[in-house]
Amino acid sequence: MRIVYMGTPEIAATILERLLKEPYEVVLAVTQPDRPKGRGKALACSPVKELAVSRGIPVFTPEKLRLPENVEVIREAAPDMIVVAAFGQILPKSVLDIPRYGCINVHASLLPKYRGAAPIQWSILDGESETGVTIMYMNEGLDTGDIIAQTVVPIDPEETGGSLHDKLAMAGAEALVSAIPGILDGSLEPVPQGEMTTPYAKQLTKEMGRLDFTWDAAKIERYVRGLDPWPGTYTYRDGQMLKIFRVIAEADGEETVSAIQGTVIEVRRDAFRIQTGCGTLLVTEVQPQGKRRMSAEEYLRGYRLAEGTVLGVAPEEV
RNA sequence: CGCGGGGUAGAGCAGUCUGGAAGCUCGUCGGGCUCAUAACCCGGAGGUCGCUGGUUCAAAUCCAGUCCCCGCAA
Repeated sequence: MRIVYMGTPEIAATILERLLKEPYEVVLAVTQPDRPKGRGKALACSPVKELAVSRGIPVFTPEKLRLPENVEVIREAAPDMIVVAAFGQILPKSVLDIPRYGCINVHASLLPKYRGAAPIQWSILDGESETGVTIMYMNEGLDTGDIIAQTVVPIDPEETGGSLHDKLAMAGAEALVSAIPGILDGSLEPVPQGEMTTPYAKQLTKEMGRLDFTWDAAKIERYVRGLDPWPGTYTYRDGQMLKIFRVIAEADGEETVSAIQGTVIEVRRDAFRIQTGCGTLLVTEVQPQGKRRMSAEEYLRGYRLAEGTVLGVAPEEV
């Protein structure tokens, strides 16, 4: 069977790698064009392109897939099935209609929850106890196709965006390869999605990582986990950015809040505590601007932090 | 050639502008105190100041080049 694979980031590469172990013929990898990235100006190619090139699979990187000449390239590849995972472009109907067995999508959520671009992180930000992966047929909507198979993955209390990403990549890869036979012989009945029960998981931005200490501690803790390793969460100390990588949220006692939110109310040998809108945060891992990621213990040795210091004031707000 | 910060003892930092004896906090080793401790006291070891070259009587510090790390932006 001839498969055309479409995907771009790391998770898509993981799934492709798993797919390549099956006895199908991946005849073309479609991915986003190389983009300038990183500190210099260097063009970086997508993880899917990198993998495809190393395996000798032809790569196609259209700026806009929906252009007729690009659709024609897909048609000429004569796929029996198109597999899509985090590709980053909408597939026009002209492409959806090409393969005999349809266009199959791997999505990192239990649809209809978390349709959209960043389902993995949003499930953590929202405090879900479980999420999963969905294998489905694609249609012209955004993550609205009929469901073929789903796998549930629990969200660990200490789960981070990175760790959950890796789990879902593996789960998605396995779900895909085990569903394909059923798709081919028609034994898997696709079922329509129910009502959408969560908002679209919109794209993550750096700005989302700016911590607001008026939030309650538990919510901040979910942001710190969910946005690790990217885009990361941060605050400011003395006008310098301070990334926050690991915190422990603790509820307030009976006594009312005595310090304003964002105040460092306790400095210990290996951690420091910040007052929030509800509860406190024990910070145990940080990254100062221009420095590497380090434990709070290391940080406190060199960057003397006094109790009573107020965090969160950006340089432009001084 | 996108903008910027940084590489000083095992760790995290100060010192660099204004060249002139290598510092701080912690760890580590030895000793002491204590019912006890991540506490406290005394003492010790540990650094070619990223690398190369230049200026100078003298360079962590000034100049040039080079490697590596990080933040922003994309």
